[in-house]
Amino acid sequence: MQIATALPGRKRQLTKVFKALSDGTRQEILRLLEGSQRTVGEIVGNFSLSQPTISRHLAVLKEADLVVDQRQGQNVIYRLNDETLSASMRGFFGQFRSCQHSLR
Amino acid sequence: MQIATALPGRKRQLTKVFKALSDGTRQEILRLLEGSQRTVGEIVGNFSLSQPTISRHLAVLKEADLVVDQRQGQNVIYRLNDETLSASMRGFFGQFRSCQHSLR
DNA sequence: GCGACTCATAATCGCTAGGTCATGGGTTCA
DNA sequence: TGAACCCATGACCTAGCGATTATGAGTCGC
Repeated sequence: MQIATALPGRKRQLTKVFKALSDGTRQEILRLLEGSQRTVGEIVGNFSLSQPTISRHLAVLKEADLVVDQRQGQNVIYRLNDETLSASMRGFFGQFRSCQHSLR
Repeated sequence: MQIATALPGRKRQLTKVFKALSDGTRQEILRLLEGSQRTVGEIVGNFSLSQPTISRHLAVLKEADLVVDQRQGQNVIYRLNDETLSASMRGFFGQFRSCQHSLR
């Protein structure tokens, strides 16, 4: 049932999310995906970074559960995981009174 | 007045905030300070880390403008900077439709 | 099956981050 | 003034991060 590790697990997940968000390139990728889902190639085209570098960044975002990937033929399509985004926001910032005012 | 660098500055500031939040110890420190302001010594007492290490973490949080310090006699008191916390939350997560529902 | 295309992974490198101990600077009090 | 206290900073070490090039693994069309 995973009760004992439930809370620490939540914390670790939050830390993973913030680590993922702590890089400017990954923030940009999320913004890009907010527009619409995109293939890896399309994402690479928006940066002056190599394809493997972007691939690593995508792996970090995926590990944090911030994005979801889906193979479609030759391509791999990435899209936002809306659930994790809003859950992380509420989960962390909801702990602070000053933020609760801005949350519903 | 810092207008020209306002937007890139905002992004850099957000990245600094998330870098600060990407460490479990610093997250804990913020939670502690949400309870109430505390001296460095009191904060150190809540962790099994050396005083210099905590001092460094506090410096990172201060550099991100997430906390404010104030000398009081021998002690230095740290407290949350509520403004930065909520502004960062709104500034970043407000970019995503899935989060706008949770924001007011 | 073979080449071409798309993406992920391995190996490597330089830099940053987080930890330590030792020390310095500011403040209080006798 | 000087001892004691509180905190920050310097010097150092190790581990992890972000970047690269080179290569491997799926998938499609011929």
